[in-house]
Amino acid sequence: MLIRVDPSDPLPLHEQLARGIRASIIDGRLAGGERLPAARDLAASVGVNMHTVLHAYRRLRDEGLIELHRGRGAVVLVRLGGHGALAGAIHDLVDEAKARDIGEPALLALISEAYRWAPGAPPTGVRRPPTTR
Amino acid sequence: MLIRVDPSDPLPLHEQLARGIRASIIDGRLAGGERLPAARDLAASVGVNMHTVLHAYRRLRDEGLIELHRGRGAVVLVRLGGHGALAGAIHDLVDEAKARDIGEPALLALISEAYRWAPGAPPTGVRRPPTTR
DNA sequence: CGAGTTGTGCGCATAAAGATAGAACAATAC
DNA sequence: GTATTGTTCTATCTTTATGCGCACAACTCG
Repeated sequence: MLIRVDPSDPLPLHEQLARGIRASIIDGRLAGGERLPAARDLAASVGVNMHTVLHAYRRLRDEGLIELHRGRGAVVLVRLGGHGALAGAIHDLVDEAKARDIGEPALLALISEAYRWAPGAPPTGVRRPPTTR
Repeated sequence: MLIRVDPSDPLPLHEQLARGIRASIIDGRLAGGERLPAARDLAASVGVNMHTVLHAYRRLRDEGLIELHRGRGAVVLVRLGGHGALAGAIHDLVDEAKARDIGEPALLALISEAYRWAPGAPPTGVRRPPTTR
């Protein structure tokens, strides 16, 4: 868990934290079942407030990447065939977008648009398994 | 150009405008080369400030969807084989994500992450053709 | 050219978000 | 039981975002 944050970065601290952890989870540096450091600890080691870390944790929970429990801490979810299966498709799409010189904000906007049109599961908001709260 | 905005919507007005126009461009209701209404006009017809409309226009320009020039107005870019070709891939990805019960914020986060890793064109920021400024 | 059009820049007021702090609390693990 | 750890609540402060009004500069077109 080597994470650094840059207060001068326009990106919010909690988002920087979330990114770092998210990246570690996706590429496997953090295995499923593994436990993240306690919010207080990570906060102290990184030099931010505990609430800021918890903000990031909560975000990752809402994204379905980790589990969060009182007294138990934050644990990386296993998600068999979950994000892993999507990774390929995402990678291809990003390559395609870059080849066409489409910037990140544009791509995100297009996808966000597509998400709103397409029929399917969550019409709005985020899905939180009842066991998580 | 039938666009409505809802001030009670938590989404910023300029974002609501950008979405409406973006959607029209992507699905072809607004053809390449077509000109958008002058910011003042659209602002008046929708009931917001001119700057709010221009904010949306500027965003769409940064996304590479339109061109913006003083005295000339906002014109939809043609982008042959541009976004159109991506549409399929995006649609598939969104379907896949919804099937796996992955919410929009989570999907966007994953893609944003992938964008940062992958090698390719714009490392950061946005691409603006010199002719546009 | 000259008048009309249209986006741009500057400044300002208010709202929202970000970050921190402290305290008390409720599950959980040992 | 005790220590741990996320949760909830209140509060304060700073920064950023949002939206607006006015004057300006570049462009178009007759």
